[in-house]
Amino acid sequence: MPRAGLDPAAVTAAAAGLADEIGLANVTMGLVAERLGVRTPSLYKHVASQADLNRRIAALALVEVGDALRDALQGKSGRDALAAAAHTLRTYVVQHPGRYSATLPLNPQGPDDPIAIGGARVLDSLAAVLAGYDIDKADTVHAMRLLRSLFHGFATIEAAGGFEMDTDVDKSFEWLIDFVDRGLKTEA
Amino acid sequence: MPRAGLDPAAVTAAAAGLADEIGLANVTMGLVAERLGVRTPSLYKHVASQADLNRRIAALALVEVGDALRDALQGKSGRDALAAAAHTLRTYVVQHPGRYSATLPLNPQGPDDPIAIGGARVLDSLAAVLAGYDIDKADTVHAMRLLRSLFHGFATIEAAGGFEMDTDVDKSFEWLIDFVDRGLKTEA
DNA sequence: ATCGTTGGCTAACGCCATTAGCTTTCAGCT
DNA sequence: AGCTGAAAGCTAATGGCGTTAGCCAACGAT
Repeated sequence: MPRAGLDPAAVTAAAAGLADEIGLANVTMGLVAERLGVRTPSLYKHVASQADLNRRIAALALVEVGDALRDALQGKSGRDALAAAAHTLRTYVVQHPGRYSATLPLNPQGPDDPIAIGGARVLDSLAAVLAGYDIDKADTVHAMRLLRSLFHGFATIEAAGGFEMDTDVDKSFEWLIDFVDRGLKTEA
Repeated sequence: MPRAGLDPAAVTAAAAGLADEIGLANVTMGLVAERLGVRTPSLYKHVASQADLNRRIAALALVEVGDALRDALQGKSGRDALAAAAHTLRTYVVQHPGRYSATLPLNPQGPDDPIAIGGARVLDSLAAVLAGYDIDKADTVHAMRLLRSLFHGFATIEAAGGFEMDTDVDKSFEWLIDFVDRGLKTEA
């Protein structure tokens, strides 16, 4: 019996892929093992539990989103940066709904938790977007929360199929970006 | 052995209460039964499955949110209506996080599904809020999606404990309402 | 070549959702 | 009041899933 050569990252990647395909809630240890050509208990040599695995998926998603944002925001500012961040986030959630949904119960266990680090990097990117607007220092936190809530909410509802189809969702998204852009510009 | 006098509504109410206390994901048929002073299999005389129970919880939550919104919006318009709706939604989610999270995988099974009906009533209330602003007819759908995404996202993140504590979340919420109000007013 | 570590396996436990089938209660009818 | 049939509760059993224990083979370092 040859070895499969697994490690935590491989298990996490397999589970993340599965989550995108069938939904995070339907990801079972047995299915992950099957995808890796391994028996279920073998997974426990690499991850501590299913909860641990979910947290690793969340950390992976946050890193990927953070990277994507960093790339997309290169050399952009103002409305361009806002639009780039918005599209990047939406695209990621649409393409990786399972991974992304793992990030919802955000409970970093400490400052060195990968989830906390990844989350902070995403927030840094949002802060970079806001830097392109003249926003009062005291209001930046509020504006950050605005962006987070709006993008997260939109993406979540869209991924859940919550928008009726008769009106174009893409158009709404553009309208929404414009709404925020204008609002942030007139923010003292 | 006397009868417990259960019905679908009682089972749903018990499960909803439990969900608010321990989180929807931790609600098990056994715990619901225990709370009702009944053995687990007895629940199946009133609900078809755990999935069915979750859908009933979602429908309950939507009805409750719809009622609360309707009450809160009585005789209000413009900024007052917007603020009332926002606070009502936020308060509900904070007080009933378990119930509310049951509404996330919105998949109404047909036009007569209680989930569809409840959801439509909530959307009607949001439409009523927008009626207080002069918004171009073609843009109302976009504005509806803005409100949904923003409120849903904010409430979800807050319920998950996603906002750091050093800056007041209440203040952010007020700032956010103001941001939307000003934006909607300058919307042609 | 060997040795300790590591990664895989089988077997087993316990919890949970769900079903089958029995018994008892109770509302409505006579 | 007595009867009767449907509905509500129960016990027992099944199958799936997460997880642990303990065994054995593979492999890198000496």
